[in-house]
Amino acid sequence: MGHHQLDELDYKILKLIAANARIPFLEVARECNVSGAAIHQRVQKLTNLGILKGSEFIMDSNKIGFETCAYMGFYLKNPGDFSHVVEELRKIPEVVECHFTTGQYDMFIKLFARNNQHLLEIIHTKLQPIGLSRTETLISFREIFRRQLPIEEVENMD
Amino acid sequence: MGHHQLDELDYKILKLIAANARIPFLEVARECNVSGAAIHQRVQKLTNLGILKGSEFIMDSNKIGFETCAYMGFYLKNPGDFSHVVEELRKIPEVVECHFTTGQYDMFIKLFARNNQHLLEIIHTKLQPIGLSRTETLISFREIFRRQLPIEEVENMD
DNA sequence: TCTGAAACAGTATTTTG
DNA sequence: CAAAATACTGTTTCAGA
Repeated sequence: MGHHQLDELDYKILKLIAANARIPFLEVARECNVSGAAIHQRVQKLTNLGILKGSEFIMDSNKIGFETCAYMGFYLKNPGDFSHVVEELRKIPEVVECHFTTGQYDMFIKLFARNNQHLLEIIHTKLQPIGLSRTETLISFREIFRRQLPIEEVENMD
Repeated sequence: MGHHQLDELDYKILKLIAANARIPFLEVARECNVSGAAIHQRVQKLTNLGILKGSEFIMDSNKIGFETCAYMGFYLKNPGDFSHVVEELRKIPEVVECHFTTGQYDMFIKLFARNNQHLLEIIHTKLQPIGLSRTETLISFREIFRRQLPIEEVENMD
């Protein structure tokens, strides 16, 4: 799947910067016992490979005014309308994740709203008009934890 | 809820650094027409307020060997066992999000696995023994998009 | 092809007002 | 919050393994 080109150093770098995007590369270099230039080159390589897709700050959603986090699964009224629906979902800033799924639903999204009232408003005025059917909403009462993917080197089959 | 103490500059800073954790603060400063020291102080303030909770690199899960992304909702066999279950879930590195929810389930988690076979393995050997009941699993066939919370200044009621 | 030492440009952070 | 000063980092270059 393309990840076997990564060696131990790559994984070590990923593990360090995944958990802290602002860690100085020189500090990463010291922990890995290589030069800063090496880290710089590796990070560039990982970016070029599409493994690193950018960085972001993690914010407390409640503290910036989004008290309600919800997940929604739904079917489409007109299957085959996928791409249109996706485009419409993209226009709704409160929708922060969008997945194609198998099983219970056609699609699955995560969204934030200022409060439960605002969530209902988004569902009624923005989501329903798109053409969804059999929607089910799940409200997260509290996010207990959230973290990065486990980064470990896997069996290298050279 | 505590977010009314933020002014326009705070929101502008948040918007810029949320989308790119490695943007130089001096560049943020230029875009905001303030000094670098101001940005530094604001970021520190936002961190102290708990609004900024760290930073991370975004990685392509497929490219580091996690081809399967799943969501699972479930009830607990012994309600009241919440904290024990949470502790057990924390020990499973593949579980990347954990929520208390209302409605369909007691809890809801997001997890990654190397492939579908690995997912089943995790469910059977790690999750089921914890004491979950009526689990439902939803497999994300593809993550279409993923982005940050919408950051906008809301009505200031000073 | 990859590494690491050196050099430069630029940034983070502190101090001061 | 701005300006200035210092210490440090990001990035490029280049020689060598």
